[in-house]
Amino acid sequence: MAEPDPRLDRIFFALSDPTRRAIVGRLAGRPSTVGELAQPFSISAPAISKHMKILEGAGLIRRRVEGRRHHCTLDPRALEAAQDWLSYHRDFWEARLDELESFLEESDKSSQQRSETTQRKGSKRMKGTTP
Amino acid sequence: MAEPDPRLDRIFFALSDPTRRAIVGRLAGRPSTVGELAQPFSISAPAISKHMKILEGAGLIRRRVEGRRHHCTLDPRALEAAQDWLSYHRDFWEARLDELESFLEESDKSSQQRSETTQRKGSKRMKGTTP
DNA sequence: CCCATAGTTAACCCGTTGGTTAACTAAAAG
DNA sequence: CTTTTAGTTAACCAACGGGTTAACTATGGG
Repeated sequence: MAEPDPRLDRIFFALSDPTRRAIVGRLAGRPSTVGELAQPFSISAPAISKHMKILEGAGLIRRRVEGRRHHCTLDPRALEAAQDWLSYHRDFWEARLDELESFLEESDKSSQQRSETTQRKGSKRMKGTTP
Repeated sequence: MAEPDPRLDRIFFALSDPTRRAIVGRLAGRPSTVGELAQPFSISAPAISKHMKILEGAGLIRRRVEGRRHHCTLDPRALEAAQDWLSYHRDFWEARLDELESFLEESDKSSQQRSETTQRKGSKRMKGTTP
């Protein structure tokens, strides 16, 4: 239940780039060719080609070559895999929202204690041996 | 509804590394110090420190410095942000699962067509002018 | 005061990313 | 056959990621 899973590496990495997320976004609307997908971006065709390969390698998109056009579609199963990981870990933690609260309270307390401690240390030093 | 959002860049990127996902996994159980989190990994302390900074920069963890210990806790809101993005795009697409089916059918059809086309071209060439 | 502990910062190495331009393959159209 | 059009591959570059070791800060305990 916590195996490294390199597939998630690729999925999350693919989604960490804004251009690639935008491509997925356009693809969520309707299947498109690589050229159509590239149109709104002001980067070169080879750059798009690389992005597509990363998305494909992550299993996020599927490609159907038809003549000289490459038709692409989203494969929601990869998104689902990422979602499952997130759900698992978030749900796990949300069941302990009280702990986050107390954690934040402790943060306040400790910063108060910190200044008190500094004070105490200060007074000790005041009396202390000054070599 | 499709702004670049650099925060998602950092969240997804942070989650693209197996060590960092494992750290989040341990943190989903209970808050821990950096040292406790580092214990199961066979990498150096500075390496862990960098991972923590990336997770913190992505807003995935919060840190409370108490004496010389750094207590860390998960901030589920960052996970939620990632989940929201995924949900939005997946739901959008799942409403069109039929399109994925037809896409895959087309894949089969086009591979058949491809061989037919190749055949036709072949026969044309057979009759054609051979310089 | 001295030493161990918890953690970060600095400097460095090497592999990878994201972008470029140039050259290439392959299909469509003239 | 010639030229567009769609897209990829190759070679290159600056920047960055993940790891290291060495040095540093700062708290805690004898």
